[in-house]
Amino acid sequence: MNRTRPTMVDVARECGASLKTVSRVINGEPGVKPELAAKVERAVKKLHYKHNLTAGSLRRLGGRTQTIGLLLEDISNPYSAALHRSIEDEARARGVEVFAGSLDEDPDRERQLVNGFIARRVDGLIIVPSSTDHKYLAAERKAGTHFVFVDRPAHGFKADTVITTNSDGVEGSLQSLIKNGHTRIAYLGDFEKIYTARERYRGFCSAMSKGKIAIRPELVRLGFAHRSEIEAFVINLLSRKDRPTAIFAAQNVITLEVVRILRAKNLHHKVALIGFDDLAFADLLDPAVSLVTQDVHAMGQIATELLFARLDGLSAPYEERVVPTTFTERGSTLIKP
Amino acid sequence: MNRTRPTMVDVARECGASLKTVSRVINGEPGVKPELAAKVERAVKKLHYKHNLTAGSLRRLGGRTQTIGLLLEDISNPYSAALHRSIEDEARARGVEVFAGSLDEDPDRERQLVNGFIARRVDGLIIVPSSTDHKYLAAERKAGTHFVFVDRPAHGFKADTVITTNSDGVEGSLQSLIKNGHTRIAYLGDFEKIYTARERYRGFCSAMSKGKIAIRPELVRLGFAHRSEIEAFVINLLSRKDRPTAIFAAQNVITLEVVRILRAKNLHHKVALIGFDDLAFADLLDPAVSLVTQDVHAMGQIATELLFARLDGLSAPYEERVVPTTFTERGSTLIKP
DNA sequence: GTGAAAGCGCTAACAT
DNA sequence: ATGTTAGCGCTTTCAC
Repeated sequence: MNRTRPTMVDVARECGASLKTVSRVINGEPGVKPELAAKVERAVKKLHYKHNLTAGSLRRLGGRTQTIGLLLEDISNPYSAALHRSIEDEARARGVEVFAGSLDEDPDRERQLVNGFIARRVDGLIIVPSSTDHKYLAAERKAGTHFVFVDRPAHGFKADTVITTNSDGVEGSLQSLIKNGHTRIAYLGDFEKIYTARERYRGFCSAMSKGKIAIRPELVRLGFAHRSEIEAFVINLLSRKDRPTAIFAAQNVITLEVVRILRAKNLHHKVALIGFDDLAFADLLDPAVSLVTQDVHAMGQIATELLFARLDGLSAPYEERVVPTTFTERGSTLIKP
Repeated sequence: MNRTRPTMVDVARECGASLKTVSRVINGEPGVKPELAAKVERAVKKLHYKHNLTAGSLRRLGGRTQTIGLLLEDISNPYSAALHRSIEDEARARGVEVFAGSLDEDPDRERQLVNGFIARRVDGLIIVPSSTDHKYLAAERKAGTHFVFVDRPAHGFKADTVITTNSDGVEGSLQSLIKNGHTRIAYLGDFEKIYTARERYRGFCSAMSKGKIAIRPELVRLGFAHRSEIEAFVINLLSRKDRPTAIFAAQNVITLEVVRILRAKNLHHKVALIGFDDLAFADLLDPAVSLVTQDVHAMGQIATELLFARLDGLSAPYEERVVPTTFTERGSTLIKP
């Protein structure tokens, strides 16, 4: 940006119209004679005038910037990237641009990014939260900013939320394993502070309980600080005398690591496996990996719709929309105990 | 945003200081007595005041918004997502937020997004271009917006550019295949209108020429409108009497599809394969797939550095930075003809 | 050290 | 149908 950019005043001077007439033409407001409008258009082209939305929003009623912010776990992971894309597509249809940022499970980073986006006066925020206390958002909402939560609910703050059937998805996927007689089932999940991790583990517990199978604590681990910890845990699991006959990997990075170790130990045809989250290549592995997947596209679309509905003035009670998971059974769950 | 947000004037009234003093405190300017500053801070907290960067940039010299825009091929593909992340990290260190959008190889979309971001007065733009004529950016640069091109160069517009060794990467990776006696080598690439596609194909031609092997046009295809076209072409290739003994897949989606068909036809241990671009699971496949990969992280980092250098006033000639590719040899190229 | 006034580029409200 | 004026929230400039 700098002072050499032409303004509406420059355009007005160039074509002999008034500032307001230029504003009308630029904003497509009715009531300008075609000939005058054409003159304005010509001046705009000649001067390479570019509208400054940011200045306009300052004075405009409601002050909307046609901009939203998106807080993701990590922009570069496939789940976040897919969500981002579906939100982008919805926003594009409304002429809205989107800011995005990664939180890396850091609550401080969440607040920093919220502040950063609000300093740029986004109309609303779509958040995959990392913090567990969202009371700080109340003041922002009062000031006119809207919020939608995706993947995980807000805490201490009521808001529209889009989640998936984490628990039921896990529970359902375990049915066939249990029916096939698996009882030594290992579970590798994320830290319990993460909502989705708790829910998925709840689904595991529920399936085991309904199948009247005792959960063996030594086969369960919730939370890995690093990939190497997954590796160590799996290697240990597989070297046990009573090694598990099946493994549930509750997240894509974990699934990837489990596949890696199973292959390294040549046990990929001996130990059954279910993963949570999509993997682009699940059907190319040997055996192909059975997965519980979310409809990320639908989640992004619904989240954006909810946000825009609020921006359009909807004041109905906040909604929780639940999008079902899908279980795709492949070779890895045809392995018998 | 709306009229209920407190402004600096509200804060000033609340704490009995002047507007300018509040501005000084908010912006961390020196020369405010600690006690007064503390009063201001207290009022800020009490009123939940949030700085409006967008209003400030209107009057500020240079008019910087601390915001940049990122134009990617497709936000949700792993290459774009990784690039995005490395740019985000660099930007974060400077307190800069980033807009992002997908072009889907559509030149019109490129211009729309450039306009959309400029309407929001980004300080600069990092572009993986889809158009082949960037003369339209000259006026924007004159107006003070800066540009860096990544992955593909600009056309008709000089700018800082970060590219990778597409041609040499392909050529180098083919050496061992050729040494091993492969001569019927198929090449599946992108449309030639895409710079990287041309460059990679050039590398293929060069390797074949140096190896004194004639390129068979029937084994080459540049451009697939859809995945199904890849499938059809590969099936046809593999059903030939003189089917290729090796395949070069010049892009990750193509590689994925080739792997899929090779497995379906049970030829994955018979036909050698090299892919361009990284695949998270290349080493989990059977055979593991040899890949030519770019250092996406370095590319994003360099691009952001170049952009910030320009924003900081650097006026040296525009640079082209070339980041080397890496060839990781795995099982798929140990297959003999 | 602190503050008053002007003005950034635009839209709202009100003329004409 | 077109224009004039005020003012959005802030930074600049300049005065105290």
